[in-house]
Amino acid sequence: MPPLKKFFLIDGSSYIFRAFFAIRGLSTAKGIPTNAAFGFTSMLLKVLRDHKPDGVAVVFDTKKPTFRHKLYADYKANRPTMPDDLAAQIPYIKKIVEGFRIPALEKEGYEADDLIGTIAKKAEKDGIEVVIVSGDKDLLQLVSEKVTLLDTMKDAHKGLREVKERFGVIPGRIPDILGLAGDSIDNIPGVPGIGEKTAVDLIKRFGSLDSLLQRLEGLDEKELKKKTKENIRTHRDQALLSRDLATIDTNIPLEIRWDDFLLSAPDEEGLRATFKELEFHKFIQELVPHKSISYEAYHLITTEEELAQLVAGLKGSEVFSVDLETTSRDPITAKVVGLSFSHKPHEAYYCPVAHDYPGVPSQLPPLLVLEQLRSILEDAQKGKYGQNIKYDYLVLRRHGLKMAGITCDTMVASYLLNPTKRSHSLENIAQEYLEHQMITYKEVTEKGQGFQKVDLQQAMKYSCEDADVTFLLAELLMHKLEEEGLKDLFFQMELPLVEVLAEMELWGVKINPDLLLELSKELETRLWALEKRVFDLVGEEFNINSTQQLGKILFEKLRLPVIKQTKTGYSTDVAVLEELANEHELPRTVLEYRSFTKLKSTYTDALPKLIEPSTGRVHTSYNQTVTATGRLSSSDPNLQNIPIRTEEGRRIREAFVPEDGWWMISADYSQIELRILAHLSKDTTLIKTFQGGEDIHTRTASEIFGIPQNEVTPQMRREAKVINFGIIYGMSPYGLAKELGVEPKVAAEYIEEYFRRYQGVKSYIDGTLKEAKKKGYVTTLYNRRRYLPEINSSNRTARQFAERTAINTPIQGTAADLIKIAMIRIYRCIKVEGLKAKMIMQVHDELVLEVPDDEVERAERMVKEEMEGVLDMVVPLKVSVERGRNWGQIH
DNA sequence: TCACTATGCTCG
DNA sequence: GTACGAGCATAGTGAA
Repeated sequence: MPPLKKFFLIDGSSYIFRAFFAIRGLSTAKGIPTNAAFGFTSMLLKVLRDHKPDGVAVVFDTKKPTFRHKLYADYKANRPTMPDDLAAQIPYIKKIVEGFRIPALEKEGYEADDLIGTIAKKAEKDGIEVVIVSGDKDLLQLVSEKVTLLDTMKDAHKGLREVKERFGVIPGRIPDILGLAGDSIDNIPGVPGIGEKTAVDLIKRFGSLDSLLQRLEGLDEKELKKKTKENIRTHRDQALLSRDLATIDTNIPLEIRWDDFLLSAPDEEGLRATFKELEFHKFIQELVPHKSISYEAYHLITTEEELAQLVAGLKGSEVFSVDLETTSRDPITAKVVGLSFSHKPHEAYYCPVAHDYPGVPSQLPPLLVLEQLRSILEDAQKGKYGQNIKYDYLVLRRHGLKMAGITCDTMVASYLLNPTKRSHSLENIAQEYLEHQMITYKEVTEKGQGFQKVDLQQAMKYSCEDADVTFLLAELLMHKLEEEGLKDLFFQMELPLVEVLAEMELWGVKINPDLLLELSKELETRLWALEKRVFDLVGEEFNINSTQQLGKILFEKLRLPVIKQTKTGYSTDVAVLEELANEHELPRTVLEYRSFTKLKSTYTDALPKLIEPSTGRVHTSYNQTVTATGRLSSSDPNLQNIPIRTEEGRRIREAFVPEDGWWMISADYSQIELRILAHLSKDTTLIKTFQGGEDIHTRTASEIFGIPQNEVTPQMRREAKVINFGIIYGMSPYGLAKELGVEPKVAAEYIEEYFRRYQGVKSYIDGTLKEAKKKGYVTTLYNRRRYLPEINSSNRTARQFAERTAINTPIQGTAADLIKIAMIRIYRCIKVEGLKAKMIMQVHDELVLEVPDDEVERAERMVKEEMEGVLDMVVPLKVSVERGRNWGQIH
């Protein structure tokens, strides 16, 4: 009996390289790059989990040159040296291999491939099945009855059959193919003019490279093209050398004891520590299943007695978590299917009210349950925890119940702790902070079926887990917020905002669909004409919306100059087409076509469909946990990017209307970001400009062009405006140059002059960068935090990007803070003063309200006062208010 | 058929 | 290869 049955040989180096280039931008909060280590670990765990090998070895290359370099000096010469960010991860990777108690093999003078080859051959002889884990196709030559090749990234397992299919020859002939075709990755030359296709064909026909060379001179033109024959003749030695380079050495001196490769239990503690350091929370979980959730004390509530007991239990506790199960993710249409609660750790209750499947047990009616719960849910003294609690608030509100006492939203808490996390789902947060893998929604629901079809027992387990985990996380995250100094931001700003946003969404915005549909028709007619014009100009029909097809027409058929490339081909964006417009009529026509299709598809066609029939209004979602800077975002539909800049676009805003006899009022912060810059930087010139009520762009123009303000031309003011924006975006000379259409050198001079004139801004930016590099994060005026893991990266592009965001985030983020405070104050003021006015939209520096005629003056005054009075800064905050009978009349 | 990426365009 | 922050529509691709 051989000691091993399933032996896995892992090509470590190949994986590390591939993972490094395949996964971008993964690093710890402190900025240690972890992408290669992550990819490698993920592969290793996958192998262990999916294949359950009884023996494993990991093989690495060494830094030393190999026998191949002696054969051929240029071997792998075109390969760049290992990037620093990758080299830094090698020790961690070795540590992880060690943690799994897997032997790591390397040998100076040999590549990993040769070790793998030697071990695989030996194993074969001893009757052991070997799986080589690698993505390197060179290793295919080792495949045999007993040896297969596994690529976990592509999930491809290749044996003899697959090699035959691809090459049509036995694995042992693969070096012959590479000898002819060469291999650009390893810089193996081969024979010029022969690629993989020809090489495969030749070896198939002649059996091997040797026999091809032997018979070469006797072959006539039918058997071999003249050119190919000549090439082979002149590069005969190179072909043989290439074959030698491509041949894996299966006979290197190596002492092998199979027992050494037997898999034993991993060093859990060591792995845990390493994973923790690298912030691989996902892997920790996989390593040691956590026991924090027991599923034992979960209860189903189906009788009035049980409900009464639950209500009593909740009444007796200061705070509890709530979670609703519903029929839809959209809170405006969702119906309650069940409710779950938890008021102490590891204990939870699920009360189903509308499950609906054949044979469903009896449940309490929804209205009864909600009535029983009303007093506690509406009691502000009873704290509520929730995950994305705005959703639950909205659903309950539509069922006639106004939840009060929101004490923690775990999604928002997670967002404040790290706004750039990819997801703040409960599943994700539980994984990170509790190291717990939750039951997924997908696991309990049938595909395409709602939660009402889920079996009660399963629903209880799933929903109780949600409530249980939410309770545990809420307490844990609030503690963390306190530790990180984020408590005020959370309790004074973000949590009160939840209700404000919910009410805005619930009230919605009235839209006149007829106006939009009329506009749609008009656009359609104009689009037909434009389309016809385009086809006439080109002389053929094609899909104008396809950048690929358009690129072919512009740059191949019409031979217009290529100005910019994208990853996949020619760029045809606005900047390119505008430049080409001087040379040909087509680009201008395409631009017009594009702007109209945009308006039609995104706005005039889409918006009417999103009107909720029951209210006649659209109900957007304001997302509180999406942006990196603290801004809100809006979706379904996005009301923050309704057109305004063009005449046609503006007409879309005319369809946004108030109730009859009401006004729409819009209040807009003027130059809020530059004012914030003045406040943060304390720059004397900037402060004077705003205190004196001057025009900021004119002043900047006068400063950098060195002339009095009354001599500033509109053109100069425009350029100054671009520069002022550039400052906020952390501009580079290159970026500014592109925006202004001048040489980077000129742009650099502008920037230099700007900083000479605004030295306070210069030193503020320098200071911000210095602090960001030291701490690894930046903050807003209200302490909102954004981590910048790449601020000290050795990758220049990544680092520069982090530097620009380090400049921009405190400014954009502070503006977001200020308007959030204003929203909360306005909301409270409306409530206290008993106004009917409703806040309906927020567009970053603008608030839109819908106000009855008799409140309009009062509301305008109040909104302006609240917005301007949010904070006493070194420069005044200025707000302009306007009213209209539709949104289009404003501005 | 569906999920994903790339490109482009709308807003502040 | 370069301004900062978003969401959405359309093409095109590749896996189920």
